[in-house]
Amino acid sequence: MAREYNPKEIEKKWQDIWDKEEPFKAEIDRSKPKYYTLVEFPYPSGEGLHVGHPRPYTAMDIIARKRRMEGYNVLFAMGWDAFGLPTENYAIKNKIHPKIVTEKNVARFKAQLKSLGYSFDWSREINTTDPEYYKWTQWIFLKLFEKGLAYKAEMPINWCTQCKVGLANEEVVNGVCERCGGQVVRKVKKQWMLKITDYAEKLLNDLDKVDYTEKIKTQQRNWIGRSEGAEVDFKIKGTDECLRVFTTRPDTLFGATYMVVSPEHPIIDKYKDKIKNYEEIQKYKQEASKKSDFERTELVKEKTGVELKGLKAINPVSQKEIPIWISDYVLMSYGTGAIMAVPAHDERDWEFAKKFNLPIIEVVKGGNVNEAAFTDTESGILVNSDFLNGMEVSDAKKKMIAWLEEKGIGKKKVNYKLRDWVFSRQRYWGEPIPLVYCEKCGWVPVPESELPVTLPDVENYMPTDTGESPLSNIKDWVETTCPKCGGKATRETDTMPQWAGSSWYFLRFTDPHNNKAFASKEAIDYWMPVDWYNGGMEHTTLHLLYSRFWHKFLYDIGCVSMPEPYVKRTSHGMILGKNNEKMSKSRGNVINPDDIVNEFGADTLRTYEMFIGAFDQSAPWSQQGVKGCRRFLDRVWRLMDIVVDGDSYSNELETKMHQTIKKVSLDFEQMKFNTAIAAMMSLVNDFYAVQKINKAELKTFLILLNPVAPHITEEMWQELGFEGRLYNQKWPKWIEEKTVENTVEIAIQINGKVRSTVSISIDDDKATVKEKVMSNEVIKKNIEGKSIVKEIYIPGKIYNIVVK
RNA sequence: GCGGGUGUGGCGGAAUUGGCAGACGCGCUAGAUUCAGGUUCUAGUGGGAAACUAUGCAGGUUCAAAUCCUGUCACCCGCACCA
Repeated sequence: MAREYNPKEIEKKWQDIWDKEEPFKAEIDRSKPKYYTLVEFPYPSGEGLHVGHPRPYTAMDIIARKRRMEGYNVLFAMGWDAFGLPTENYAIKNKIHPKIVTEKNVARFKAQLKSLGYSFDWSREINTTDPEYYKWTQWIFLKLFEKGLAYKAEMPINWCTQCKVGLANEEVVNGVCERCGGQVVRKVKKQWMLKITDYAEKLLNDLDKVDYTEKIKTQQRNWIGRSEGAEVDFKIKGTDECLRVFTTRPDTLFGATYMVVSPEHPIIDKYKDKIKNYEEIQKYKQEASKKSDFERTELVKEKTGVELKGLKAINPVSQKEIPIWISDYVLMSYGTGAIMAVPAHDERDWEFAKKFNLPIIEVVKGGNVNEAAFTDTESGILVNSDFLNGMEVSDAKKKMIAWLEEKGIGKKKVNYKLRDWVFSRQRYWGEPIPLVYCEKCGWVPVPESELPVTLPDVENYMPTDTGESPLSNIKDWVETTCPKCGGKATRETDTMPQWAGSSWYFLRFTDPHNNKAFASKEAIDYWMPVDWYNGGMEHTTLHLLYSRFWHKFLYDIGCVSMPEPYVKRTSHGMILGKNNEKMSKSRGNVINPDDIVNEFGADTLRTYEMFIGAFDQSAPWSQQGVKGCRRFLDRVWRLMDIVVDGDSYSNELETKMHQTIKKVSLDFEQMKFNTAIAAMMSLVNDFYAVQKINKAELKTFLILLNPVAPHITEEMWQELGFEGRLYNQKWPKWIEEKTVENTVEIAIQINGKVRSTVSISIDDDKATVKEKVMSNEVIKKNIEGKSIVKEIYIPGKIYNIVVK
């Protein structure tokens, strides 16, 4: 009898051996093909690891371990995305420096991850808060600044009243702060912005070049939100000015019966004197400014607005005079902040026109514009539109654009929903933006030789009530000299958002200790691009887009040699609490992976997380399910009691062995870990059914299971006296012909209903099978006295007899 | 509202170039081992006494449908007045 399976003991043992022997250390080796597997590096929160973390990590660890056994040189590394609000908030509350908090959290996370036996190359560990790391984050920012892709703009930003910090649009979820749930209002601030919109087209088009799941591509496309249309200038009556609008329906220009501008539109102040109801307008503006974008666009169902009395526009095609309104359903941040309203063919305009009694002119036939807006763009013939009459919508669009361009009052235009990236945070715990402001020279970059601009040590990192960064209180840090003229200058006190460090970390992994460049050309050329990147659905818009943007920029300036950073991107589902609800502290349903490791072992946790369900779908946690996986590993362990000699697969198990190798190999590639494990469980059941397993079979089995449960398999390998280490064995191959059983049982159906089964040889031809079928007693009885209409034989599957 | 997804035993889930629905695991039932067992082993386990009947619901195509088509309901996720 073998000793008892004791995961506590053997897991620690092997983790120590891996630390010492460093088998997962990745070095450039041109004799092998490289493979770069990547998981999202975590934010080391104070709560420690969550059971959600090991799901993607184990999945990619399986891929990494399998790839190594297939002969690849694998890069798989881990690090810490450690800047961020929770750490800073904790630091403020407990009066501990965020650096100390971070160190503590990282130590905890690292110990937890180590206890799970991942094959990370720990010598490549990185930390975004390390000055040696953020030096290069700052360096990339300066390159962006140099190329004019970073600029400061006065922006109405989302202001979280609780965190006292500006948020990007994307960080506002349902009108509240994504992090703290606090109320978000609009506030105007000077912000550093990154011109991601310059890359909108490339970010969109290059999605065709990469292997992301369709779901992910769709989300990226939606977020970029490309729409084609035209810009059209409307003359403002009695002035030389034009009001420019963006429209996707230039064909409906004859139906434009009024215009609407956003409350922030500059035209209002410009023609202050002409507007007769200026006070009323001011009042409306003030109310609108109190609302967040969310409230303006979400909560207010009923359209509101005020006419700009005294101002009129001229419809450029009909020459008719039309009124101009302001309304908060028009956003300054999209298009030109002004629209032409075609109530007959736009639902929002139609609603607005009905409410304020504005004229509705039908210009596309097909609906009843008194009842509802007719918005079909596929079909429909133009009417009431002079030179467009009788044309199809699509032709009319082209014709109108040509006409506008000829007259010089409009042009074809592509717009994107994607907006520039608000890159400033008024916070302490982030990368300082490496710029100084000089009265004479303006914004001047800190010279490369002086990077990194480090965070000063301070007593107090409380945010200021004015919305300035805590850094602004530190005089001797803020006051500096201008690198250009040597005069007095002040440092930028805003810091970068958390997205910054994670926008290029995958590049740093290729060469993490380089102090001459963010990574050497050699390392980048060898390791990049990332072959397989798995992460959460919650990061498939922002992080993925931002990091693709930075990478494309680095490509354009010649720092990397491929336009896309990730060849393949997949995503995992969430792990939920018992009752299918999100795990959260407030619900009290959080499972701590440490407890599972302590009670059952890391291999059990890993196996369970992979067995829990389809990888890309969310799945509820079940303590019973964990037990089942432990039971499986116990059974695997006890295989040592029934092992016999043999250096090739036994006759009775040969087919099953080849089937399992095939199933596991292919399922791992498709991230169908649950069915791969099921196949291995089934194989183990067979070993017990025949009450023996020979060494050849056991070797193969241990290799197959090793990526999932690396400790127990490695221990058994050693215990059984097999040569070398399991982790550098070769991945087994299957022989296709040997995956097929010689004899199979097929179903016999009468009129599509299974009546009996029959055993046939795989080589039997139809006639032979028919003979066997027809001599079956049950079938004989069933077709007695009936006439056979048709017989269908699907080789090796089914024999169906249609009778009357 | 738009986009994407999911509905299968008591539970997690398998099976989709249409071909024996319920693999694998949990739970449950019975028996064996055990001083004992939250251990292990053996057998059984969708419903129904049975004919039969079962993949959210209603139709359709087919020799054959969880899988294809039409309609419909429910839930989840993302986006949300983007002109």
